[in-house]
Amino acid sequence: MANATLKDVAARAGVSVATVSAVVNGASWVTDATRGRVQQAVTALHYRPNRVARSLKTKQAYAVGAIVSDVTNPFFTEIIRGLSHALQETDRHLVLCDADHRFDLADAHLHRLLDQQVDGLVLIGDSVQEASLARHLEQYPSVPVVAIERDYGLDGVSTLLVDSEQGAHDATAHLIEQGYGRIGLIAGPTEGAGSQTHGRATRTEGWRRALAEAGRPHGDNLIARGTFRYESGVEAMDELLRRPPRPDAVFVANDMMALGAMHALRQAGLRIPDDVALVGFDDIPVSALVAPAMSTMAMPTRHLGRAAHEVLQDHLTDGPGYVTVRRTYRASLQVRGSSLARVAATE
Amino acid sequence: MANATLKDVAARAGVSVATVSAVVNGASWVTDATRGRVQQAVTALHYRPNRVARSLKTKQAYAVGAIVSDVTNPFFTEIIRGLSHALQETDRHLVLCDADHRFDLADAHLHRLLDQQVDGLVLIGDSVQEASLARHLEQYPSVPVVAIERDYGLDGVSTLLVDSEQGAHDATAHLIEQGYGRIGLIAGPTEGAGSQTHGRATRTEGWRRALAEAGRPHGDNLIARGTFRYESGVEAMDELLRRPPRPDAVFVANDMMALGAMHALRQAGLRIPDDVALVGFDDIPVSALVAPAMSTMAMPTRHLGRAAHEVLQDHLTDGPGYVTVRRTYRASLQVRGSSLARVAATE
DNA sequence: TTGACTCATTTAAACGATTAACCTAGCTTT
DNA sequence: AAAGCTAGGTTAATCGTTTAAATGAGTCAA
Repeated sequence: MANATLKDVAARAGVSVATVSAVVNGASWVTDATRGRVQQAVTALHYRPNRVARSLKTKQAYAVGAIVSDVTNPFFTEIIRGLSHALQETDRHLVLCDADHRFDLADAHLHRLLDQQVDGLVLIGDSVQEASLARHLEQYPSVPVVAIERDYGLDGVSTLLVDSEQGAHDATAHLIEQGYGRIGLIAGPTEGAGSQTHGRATRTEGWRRALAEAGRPHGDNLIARGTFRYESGVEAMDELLRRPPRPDAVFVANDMMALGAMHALRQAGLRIPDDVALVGFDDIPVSALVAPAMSTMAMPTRHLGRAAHEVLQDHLTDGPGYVTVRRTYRASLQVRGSSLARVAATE
Repeated sequence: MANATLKDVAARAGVSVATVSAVVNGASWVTDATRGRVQQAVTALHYRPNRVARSLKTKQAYAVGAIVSDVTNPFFTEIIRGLSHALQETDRHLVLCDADHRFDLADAHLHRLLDQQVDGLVLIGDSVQEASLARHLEQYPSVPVVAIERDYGLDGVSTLLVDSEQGAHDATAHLIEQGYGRIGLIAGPTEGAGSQTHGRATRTEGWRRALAEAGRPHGDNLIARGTFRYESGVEAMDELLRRPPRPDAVFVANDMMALGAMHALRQAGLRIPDDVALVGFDDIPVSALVAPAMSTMAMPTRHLGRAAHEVLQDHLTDGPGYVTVRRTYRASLQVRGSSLARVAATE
């Protein structure tokens, strides 16, 4: 026999469907006697409300969608975990889409998600393009959107960011404190003007500010660029090594590249941190596992997931006319082996 | 203005809702003329069918649920990616739940997912308990379930496994070939009798078989046990080192522990692979990044995700009375630095 | 006794699709 | 010319809820 419906329960309890619905939804006006009969019927028939029917009537999807640029990125999976747990508590589903770094895929997902299947949307990382999002937002103005670690220049989108400038500054200042003198930078792709950052200060800025404050060199010849991937970290480090005088420390804009840099240094026969110290950004789990362990800037990842849900929740209860937020979190320095204090001996 | 419904489109095109529905669903009997008028109205009103209403009527959820024991595990995220892509193509959603290694959470998720919200279920890793699954299966016999890398002893559940015995055998045989003589094992938690394996041959068996075939020692004193986590790998390796004669190679049942073992060896001042060679299992991305790179058994991860969807798809089209499958995939050896051929010099 | 008010419950109309069953010309067929 | 088809629709029931409005039985003040 198929699943029991409200009707079945009503019949068994000898009441109307409205009463059963009331009991199920915890309305207060039902007599204890009837409530008892209904509950008995409910358990006897193993009744569970049909969420789809409920959704149709209430126009709530009881689900939020998430589009992530790369599910295999450990930084993002922590966020997903946070989201998943928060949603679980409010009895909502998480509909997850992996864009695999492809904008066309992300767009398709966006399209599908918005077919009134979700109450809200979380965009994690650089998953969907701004134009694409703008277009859809126009058609579904009622669906709140919160973006994590990606700054769309759209109002109507709440934004959760980590303060890259500050983080980069802290990381670089730490290297200075530890006694390093000439501090290089491995940066991400063409920061600054791109739509990615939308005028917000970048990691490059933070690095530069720290060095300027300390009166240290911070010219472009100390900078190499990568694509945030491991291999590009290797190449960038190699390039830095080819430009004497070589730095005795390097701040790397993310951990994946930092690991690549570590590899390059090892290949070049240089010791870490004795010859060249390293600080990364993101605190992905591997960073603690390599030898020497990588110093890095930890993101409030799990918290970002929860926060995303909280913001969404607020937007949903506030209804249309909710006011978007923009929050900036601070990354915190994790000191590990790769940036141990320089010992006296200057080569 | 809210989203247009079938009715609105029908009114604008001057036809009945049934006709519009037919056009939208690509029925063939509609005249080209009317079809044109309808399509015009559809685009004019930006009509998109309400999937919830459709679901209610057709009793299909157009979604599959997945419960994963740990979203942050890179091995699982690859599977999720595969699933996500496959689902995208059949216009279904992925509802993802992270159990965070907690059975109570997994159970709650299972409960919620089955409230007629999904067409099928994918269980990834050791997420839900057998008893829990059995109980729910009884109540929702129509929802097909496929389990990945976890062998429930339940019929009605399709199972996708990787051949652990064979993989362990290959890894161990490889070490023998490379010239190593005394080969240890770091195994997972109490394999064998547990519900986890359900009588299927384990990694320990594979290790033992390879050594037996080669006439090498394979006693219990060569075995240490861990919990599949990094720290336990460190401890297990330490323990192995405390039991002379020490092995000159170790097969480790998963990569996380292998990385831990690598750390322990380094602490002990031993070189890899010169003093002790290592082969892991899983081929998580980090394994290629550490130095020396970790040899390991690669899983057909992405393929598992796709396969899970294919099996589910088959079950769905076959309707009730579908026949469950059980497939075993083979892990393939990735030779890297940690198991380079032993050079002549025997200490 | 009669309204006016509660209180506990029922009735019935939605929500937005799908789909079986019915309708109506216009053409064959016999 | 009557019956039978077919192509091209339309009508209306239905999926399982929620919920505003209606109902009916007490209670109580006037």
